[in-house]
Amino acid sequence: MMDFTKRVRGTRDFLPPLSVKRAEFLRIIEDTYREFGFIPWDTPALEMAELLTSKGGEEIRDELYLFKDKAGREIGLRFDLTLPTARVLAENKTLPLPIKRYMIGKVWRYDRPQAGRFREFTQADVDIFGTANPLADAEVIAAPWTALRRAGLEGTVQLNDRRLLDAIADYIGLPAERRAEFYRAIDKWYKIGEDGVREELKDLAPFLDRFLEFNVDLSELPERSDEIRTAKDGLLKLGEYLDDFGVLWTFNLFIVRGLDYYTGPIFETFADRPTSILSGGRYDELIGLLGGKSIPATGGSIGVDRVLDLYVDSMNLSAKEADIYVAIIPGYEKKGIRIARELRGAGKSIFMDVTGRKLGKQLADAERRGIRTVVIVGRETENGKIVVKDMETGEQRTVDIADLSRAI
RNA sequence: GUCGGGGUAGUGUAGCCUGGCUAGCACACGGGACUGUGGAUCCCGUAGCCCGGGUUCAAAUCCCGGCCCCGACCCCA
Repeated sequence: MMDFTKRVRGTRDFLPPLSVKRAEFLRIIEDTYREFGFIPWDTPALEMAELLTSKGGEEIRDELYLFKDKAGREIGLRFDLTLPTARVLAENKTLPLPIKRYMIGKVWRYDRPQAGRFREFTQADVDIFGTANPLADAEVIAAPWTALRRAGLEGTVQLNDRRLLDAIADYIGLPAERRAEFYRAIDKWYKIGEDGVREELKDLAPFLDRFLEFNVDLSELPERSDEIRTAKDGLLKLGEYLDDFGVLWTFNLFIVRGLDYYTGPIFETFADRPTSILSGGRYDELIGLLGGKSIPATGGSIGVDRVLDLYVDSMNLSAKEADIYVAIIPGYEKKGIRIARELRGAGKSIFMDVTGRKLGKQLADAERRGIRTVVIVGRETENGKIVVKDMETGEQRTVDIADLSRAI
């Protein structure tokens, strides 16, 4: 007998109570994005390999899911939501700008799975296209950050800027072809410490000493070149906006980020662990590189599954499966359907028992599902009454059916 | 790609080193005590040694191979 129970490595099944909390988290994110005025977009999970392996994805080429379809075309699963969106913008050259769009969807990376890392995971992006104003950068940070806070997580945004890094690299004389290597090493600063970074840098270590001159508060950052001053001013402005959005942030010279399409401010967000849960940055050149007109762009993204994997127990997420449990005494099914229908009409989510089991079992079921309010459909309904029970206090009362939706 | 640690009911585990009772326990699940009242208690029940080969009178246990899972590195959300 074949074993058909295997899952693809690095993917997850979401079952209650996690599935309920996950849906709740996604709802909070989506509601928040909508409140910020972002519009939902959706693009295919499948993209041409050509796109996925293009400029935007070079750093990530090794972790792609790529395959040939029946016609021999090279197809791949998207590894983020930014590149497909950039493709849409490059393709549709007359979309009215600016665009604020959000997209929540699964992405795939051929990684080796480990703690907080999966091969299939969900990202919740916001992006703004069509302006280079730091106000846009502030908003694509503030929207997801606010969503996280509503879900009970208050992290600190670590801010840096690619232009600043490059300007500093220019100033300290770091050869252009060694920059990626240098950035990759300093990115580990908080993980392996200064000594670890030095070791990693090897012959580039001397550059670190000059680089560390800039490891100070943002306002104190020495303005050794025009480029450094420009980048610093931009970050200061962004920081002021973030303050006004109520976002907690700090300058962190060691934030780099892996994707190579970033061109301006970049950020990562950490709660109480050194694992990033919200990140993004500005990528003004990507759409042009894909053949569109040049459109400035900036975005941020929540790593939904990573957040849940690491923090679900400390988050403020309900696990209740519905608002109301409709328990039905055998013989009163038709009445139960009517009651459930009426309550749904009043905006409640209803779990109605469909098993015909005895009342004790139904109440235990309601309890297990985390549903606090139970209406019991039985003989009282023949006199236009119904029993409403509060599972937490154990209290129950009999009300007129006509008043039911007000009574609960 | 490199390196560790593991696979025993749905979940978590005992047993393995030192081979041998009917593979034990807890939680979960189903039923009952209690056919219109949950959480407590008690009773009953469903359900398991990753796969293949070897050694042996005898393998969950020892040996070999495979598969899978978890984690660390690399890289990254």
